[in-house]
Amino acid sequence: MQTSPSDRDRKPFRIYTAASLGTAIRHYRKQAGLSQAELAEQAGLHRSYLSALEQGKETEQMRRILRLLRHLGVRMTLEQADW
Amino acid sequence: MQTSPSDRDRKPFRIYTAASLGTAIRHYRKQAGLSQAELAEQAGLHRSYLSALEQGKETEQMRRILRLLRHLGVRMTLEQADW
DNA sequence: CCGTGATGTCGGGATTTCAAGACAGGCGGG
DNA sequence: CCCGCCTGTCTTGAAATCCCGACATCACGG
Repeated sequence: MQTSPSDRDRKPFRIYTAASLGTAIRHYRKQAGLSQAELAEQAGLHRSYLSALEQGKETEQMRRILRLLRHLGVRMTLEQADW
Repeated sequence: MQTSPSDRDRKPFRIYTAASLGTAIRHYRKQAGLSQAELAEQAGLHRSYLSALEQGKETEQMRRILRLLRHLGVRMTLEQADW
């Protein structure tokens, strides 16, 4: 079976750094056709924070958790929930 | 092909709350045969923090990011990296 | 050329978070 | 009955974080 066109949008993102998380978030936001302002308001956070997130801003906590998972040999992935 | 015994340890965890993250982390830590103290030291964080994490402690940032993903219809999963 | 929307970026300050270190309880073995 | 180990929990203080509200830039259309 070949990859169907709609499958392209379902490719999972592997998250191992803050940068990859930002890339994924931006991807999904655009796919949803939302601006940063819209999504930020819907999710109840400030637009400047979302902007920084998408650019891969690394916060301490994120670093800590990713480090933890790395030490445990665990992989984190994001993918579109299909329903 | 049937599920082999070793596959049981590879069942992915679906993360949608801080609680499920804690459960997953604890699972993987035990699987690695580490105590909280050992893992905390390896990963460079305090044991009391790891303890709280495993119990599902919700920090603001975690809440924010999980909320964001929920609004985007994105699912987060953790699974053992096989290599 | 002007207006509009989207995004990057900055500073200030209130809030949150985490490390540190201590204490207590549980559990199992010797 | 003691130990040693593991884990949960608390307090404190220092540090990181994020909201807020600007301002700047860029692209686009009218």
